[in-house]
Amino acid sequence: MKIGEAASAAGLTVKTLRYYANIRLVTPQISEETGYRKYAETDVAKLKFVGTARRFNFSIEECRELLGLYENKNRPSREVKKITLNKLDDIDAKLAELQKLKQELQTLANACDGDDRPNCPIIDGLAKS
Amino acid sequence: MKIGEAASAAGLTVKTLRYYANIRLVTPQISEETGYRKYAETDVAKLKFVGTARRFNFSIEECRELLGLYENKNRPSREVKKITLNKLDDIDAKLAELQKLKQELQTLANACDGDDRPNCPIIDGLAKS
DNA sequence: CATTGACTCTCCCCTTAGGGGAAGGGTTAT
DNA sequence: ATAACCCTTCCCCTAAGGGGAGAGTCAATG
Repeated sequence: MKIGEAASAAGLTVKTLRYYANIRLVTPQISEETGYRKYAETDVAKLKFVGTARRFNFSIEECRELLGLYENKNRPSREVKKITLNKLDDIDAKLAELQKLKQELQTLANACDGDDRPNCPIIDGLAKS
Repeated sequence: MKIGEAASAAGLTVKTLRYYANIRLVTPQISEETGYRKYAETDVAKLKFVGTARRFNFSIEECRELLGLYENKNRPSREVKKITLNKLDDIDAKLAELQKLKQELQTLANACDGDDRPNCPIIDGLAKS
């Protein structure tokens, strides 16, 4: 099938499919006469796989690795789990950072009256130190 | 003072100060003879302010806005608080997204044995749908 | 048969917030 | 004089595509 059909079948954009083809992540065949990309069903399955992995915050390079394991029917599931646990660690780190930020920002916001007057603990908090 | 000194006084890099000068966020004077940037104490204060705001996840454009309020001694604190509450909403949204992601990824990871065998619920989870 | 509209191609610039490094000029210390 | 730093501008690089121009292709209709 052509790229537009493959894109909507995979729930991605045409631009994304071209990008993935350029970086050799999911490589369709190329029609000899027209130069059009031709996607097989297995390509669409890979695209869906990558799309889902991307939604799980895996980077393109991690997706490339996962796709290799997806295609390798002799993979040790240990490798997949390792990548996943690393991603969970990333997420935990980001959660901790955001929670701390939220805490501090909330404290500043609570101290600010938010009225017409210029006195502002938020500005003061950003300015000091 | 010259850029290097200002950078270490503000806890930022020389590259960052040049960038901020280029985008007219913090604009030092320029020495006529040498072409060197010359930072005043008030510039360093602004740089510190921006540095802190950046650490609080404010974008450059938000910093520009906050800096305007920081310099405006007649600002209504309402405006500062509005920007801050918006940022808190951003953070909450990101937290919710990450927590959902973590939950789903954790469920997949828990189901995976992580051994030598190829059977892998994580791969299956990414592939299905 | 020709045209029209929808699709496809490549190529290039744009995004955030700077980092890395080259090439060239200035100042100071040995 | 020469080395060791400091400063300048200029250009390319990042992640993951988005937007759009200009040109070729395909299917259906008048």
